[in-house]
Amino acid sequence: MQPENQKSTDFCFTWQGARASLNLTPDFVAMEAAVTAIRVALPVPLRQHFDYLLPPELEVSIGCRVRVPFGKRELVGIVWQLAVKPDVSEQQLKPVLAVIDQTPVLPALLRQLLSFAADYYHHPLGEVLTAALPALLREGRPLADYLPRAYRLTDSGKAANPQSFSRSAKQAELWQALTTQALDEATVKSHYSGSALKQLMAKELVESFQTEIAPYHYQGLAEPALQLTADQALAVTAVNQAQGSFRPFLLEGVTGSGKTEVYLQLIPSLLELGQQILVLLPEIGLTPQTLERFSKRFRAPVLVWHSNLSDGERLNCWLQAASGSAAVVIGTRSALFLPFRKLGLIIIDEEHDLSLKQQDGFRYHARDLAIKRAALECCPILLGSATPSLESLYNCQQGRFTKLTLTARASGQAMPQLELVDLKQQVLQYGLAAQSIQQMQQQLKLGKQVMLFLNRRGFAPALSCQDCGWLTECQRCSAFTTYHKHSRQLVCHHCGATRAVPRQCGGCGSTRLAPVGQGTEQLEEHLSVLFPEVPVTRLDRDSTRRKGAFASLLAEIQQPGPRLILGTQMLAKGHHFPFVTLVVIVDVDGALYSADFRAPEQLGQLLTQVAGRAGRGHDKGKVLLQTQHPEHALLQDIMLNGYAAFARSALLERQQTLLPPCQYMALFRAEAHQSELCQQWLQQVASYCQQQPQVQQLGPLLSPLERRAGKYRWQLHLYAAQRPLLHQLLSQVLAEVSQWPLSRKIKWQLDVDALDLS
DNA sequence: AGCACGCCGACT
DNA sequence: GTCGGCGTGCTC
Repeated sequence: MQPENQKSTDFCFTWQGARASLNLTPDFVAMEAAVTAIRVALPVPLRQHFDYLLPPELEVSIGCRVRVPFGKRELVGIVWQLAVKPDVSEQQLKPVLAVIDQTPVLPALLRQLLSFAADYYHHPLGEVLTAALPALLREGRPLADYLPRAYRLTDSGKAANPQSFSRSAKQAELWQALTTQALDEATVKSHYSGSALKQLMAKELVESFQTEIAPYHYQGLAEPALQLTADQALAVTAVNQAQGSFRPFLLEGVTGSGKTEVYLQLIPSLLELGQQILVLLPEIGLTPQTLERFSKRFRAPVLVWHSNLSDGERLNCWLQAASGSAAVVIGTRSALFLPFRKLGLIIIDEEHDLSLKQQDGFRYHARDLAIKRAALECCPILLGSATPSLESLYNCQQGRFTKLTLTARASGQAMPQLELVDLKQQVLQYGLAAQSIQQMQQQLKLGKQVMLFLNRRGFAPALSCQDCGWLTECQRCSAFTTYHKHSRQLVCHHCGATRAVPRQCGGCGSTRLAPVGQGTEQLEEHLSVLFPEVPVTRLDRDSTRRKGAFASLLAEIQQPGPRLILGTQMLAKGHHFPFVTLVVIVDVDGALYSADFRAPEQLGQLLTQVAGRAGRGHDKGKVLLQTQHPEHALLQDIMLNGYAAFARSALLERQQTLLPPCQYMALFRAEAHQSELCQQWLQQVASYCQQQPQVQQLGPLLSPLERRAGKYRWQLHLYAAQRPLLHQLLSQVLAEVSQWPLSRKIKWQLDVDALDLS
């Protein structure tokens, strides 16, 4: 253990050091060592341990909540270790105030997972804990307060004379019901009367008692399973054979190949055994449709978990996972930390999706931690995607994952045909090539739907002065402000700042301001000019902001008949558009020449995912890629060979250029109003890291978006061939960093396995 | 992160 | 004279 608080007292020493320098006798050491404390994980963002004395009258086990004094306040923490040699002198230890739980709220396995996560991401345990515990449990009320209660007659209630309720029909009715059986709160409220209950309880005729949440009881399939293709059947068998042991699988299957049916058919045999299944999805938008498919199939409770749940709903799901009454939980990232009673399988759908990695605070990757969890649980884990991440493909290559492939679309339908549309030397009409318009026309005439993908919301990416070329910029970011015509505002998509559209150029005062470039809002306007007869549905963050808007727009799309569907990123993810036969990707060029080494991979995934939206109904689909660079190797590769081959060559390139996933990486970020402070601080980190020549450095560099919300942003990349080497260095440098005065003047963070380099 | 302490500017 | 600005330090 490192001495962490040297300046706090002159007499501070390490235990090893004490023996050496003071030459203590063995007896004295034994006496001193007898001072033990308990180590408590506290919800504070500090990379330190906090130890407390346990008063002799209190008893506690690991994983239970305790109330402790902390500075001038009181906190609820989790007992992490018993009988530790404290980091600090005995006098500095304060006693635990109260023990909240008799049985642990965090079982051993989950504590192991959280400890691992805190170590791996070099993030304070307290914050990791905060991410994993429902808010209500962090407040410190006893668990019993939240457990379901039921109501029964007291002895005097049983002896009561029915005549005595003659003046209250409601009370009589409830009393009558309670003579045969106890009732839970929900039943009383829905079938009887809550106020009658209150009155009976006041008369001490009825009492409440705590009930257990019972494990679920599986009652078989609610609908027949679909007939599997040969590929699907192989995948199901492979994963089933791994039951009860840790084994990671990657299920690569093109859109429409029936990955979900594979997931569904893995579940019954686990339900027979009373085990639980966790299904992780990248975002909330996908939970309703997945929930529907899962809960329709099984006569067993299927629950959801996502960030839109209320605290109460969240705790309920948590309790049901813990008690085993939830059979399947479908959730986003943090569902990974639910305290399942017996987890039998983890499924991660769209495992390549970047939103599986948390992008602020505790920057964990749900996929990677889920693999750790599966290892701890000794259960198989299945990662599914039409466009697997290079990380997972690399793991397959290294023999760490078993790869399962679904080659054909389950419906037997052909994959959509990809076609490049060369925009060079073309007169475009509203950003669309004549060829695109003509094909759109053709499909619409046939009564089909056409989807247009444009990854830029708003009306135009900027306003420009037609006299001097001045562009509207955000005052706090190094970025242009998007023109939103409908709301008559300029919006910065990086910091969210909005302002009114200026009448005059900020450079020369001219009033001739015009939008440059095209966003979804503009394209929508143009489409209704080009195709006045055809309804247009726009799906982007602006059009779906209103609660329920997303669902109603999706419902619109599910209706047959000609329609233009237009949208951003949002369209790429997992939704089913049965009548779309043509997809037009309006502008693929943005990502072709990016500085981010992951940009090609992400573009490849996006193109393939968007293309997968075409022709999922009965008709064969077609995809048009509009580009100024039809000769670009990346586009050619995807066009001719498909994602799998593209990914193979991309992975080879990463191997040659020593980049992740073939190397381990971590990224330090620094942010401050003064650019130099960031650079200086990162330089300090870099200098310290030089002691480990096996770890390569890149930077300090200005981030691609160099100023955001008024702050300058820098980064330092670290790469290493061996993970332990990198992580040891990170631990060392973090111990230093906390002592640098400069660390207080800037905002800094460490991002292990960073995905977003912006 | 909170919360306190501490030392300088405009105000009931 | 004080209210309150945010720099600095500390939390077992």
